Amino acid sequence: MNIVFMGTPDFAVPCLEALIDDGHHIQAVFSQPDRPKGRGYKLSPPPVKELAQAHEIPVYQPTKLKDGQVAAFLRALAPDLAVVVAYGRLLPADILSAPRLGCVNVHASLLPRLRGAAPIQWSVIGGDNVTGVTTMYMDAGLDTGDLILARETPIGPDETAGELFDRLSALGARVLRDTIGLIESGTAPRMRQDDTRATYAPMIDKGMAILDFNKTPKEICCLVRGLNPAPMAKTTLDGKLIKILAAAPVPEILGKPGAILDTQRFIVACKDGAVEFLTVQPEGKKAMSGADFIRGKRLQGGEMCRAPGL
RNA sequence: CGCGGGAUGGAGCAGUUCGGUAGCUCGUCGGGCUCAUAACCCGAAGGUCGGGGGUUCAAAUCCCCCUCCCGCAA
Repeated sequence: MNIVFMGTPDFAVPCLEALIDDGHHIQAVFSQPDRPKGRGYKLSPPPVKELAQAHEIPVYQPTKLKDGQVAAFLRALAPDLAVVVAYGRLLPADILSAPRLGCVNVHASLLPRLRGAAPIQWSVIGGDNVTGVTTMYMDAGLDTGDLILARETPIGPDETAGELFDRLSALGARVLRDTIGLIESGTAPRMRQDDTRATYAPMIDKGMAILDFNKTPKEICCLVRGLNPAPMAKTTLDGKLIKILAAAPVPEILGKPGAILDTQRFIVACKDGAVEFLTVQPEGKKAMSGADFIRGKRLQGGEMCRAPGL
């Protein structure tokens, strides 16, 4: 088929690879514009763009989608289908209607649950046991299109959002491949979403990464897993920022929320128990074990972890 | 030149302001205690203080240059 692919980050890369491997003609790839990243402000291309360029596929990175130019360009290309995976923008109706067979989207949740930008992180933060990947025909809403295929996968008890991200990315490519097979044969199902069961997974903002020790051990540990590897759950000790890479619940130990309860291990009291920070990264340092961190701190007793500014 | 932190025995840190025998909490090894132990007691090994140059009687510490690591911001 003649396909236009729209996607930006790593998550979308296996999907594009699958389409290329299957011999589809990728007429064009759309990605978000290059953005400055990292120390030193280096401009870096999105992963999907790099893959496309490696295959000598033309790449477009428009800033505006609503002025009709992109839609006109697509109508001129006359693709059979557009595949959209984590492109990062809502598409206006004139673009959605440009491909002959419409626009297919790959979404990293079991829709209608977890519509929105960060379904993987929210599935882990929420303590879900299962998630999955869904394909749909896009409409003008946010992940509200008619469903085509879905596939489930369990979430491991210690699985981080990053690990789940990798698995769902690979699973997404397989579901996309199956979906396109059904579309090509004209047998793709089309099921309306049950909006009454919808939940939302908005973008992760920095504020929610600050740990609140008035939450339970389980809630805190799920947040730590769900925000790993980015942006990472954070707290501060003695005014210094600490990223928490891994944590485990310690339900039997009690104390004032935020208080450090041990001198050999990094155990912090919270609501209804405590959490042990297994792996941490202080600002300016590499990641280290919580025990190493606490040892180096030479605590006097009574130190508290708290939100920045308190 | 976006802002900032860091490099000290195997790990995490102190010591640098006001140069003068390199220290702490662990780990490792040996011994002891114990029914036993990741617990406790005693002892030991292990560091050209990131690299180069300079000042000095003397530099982890002061001056100059370099390399590497990381946090913020985007």
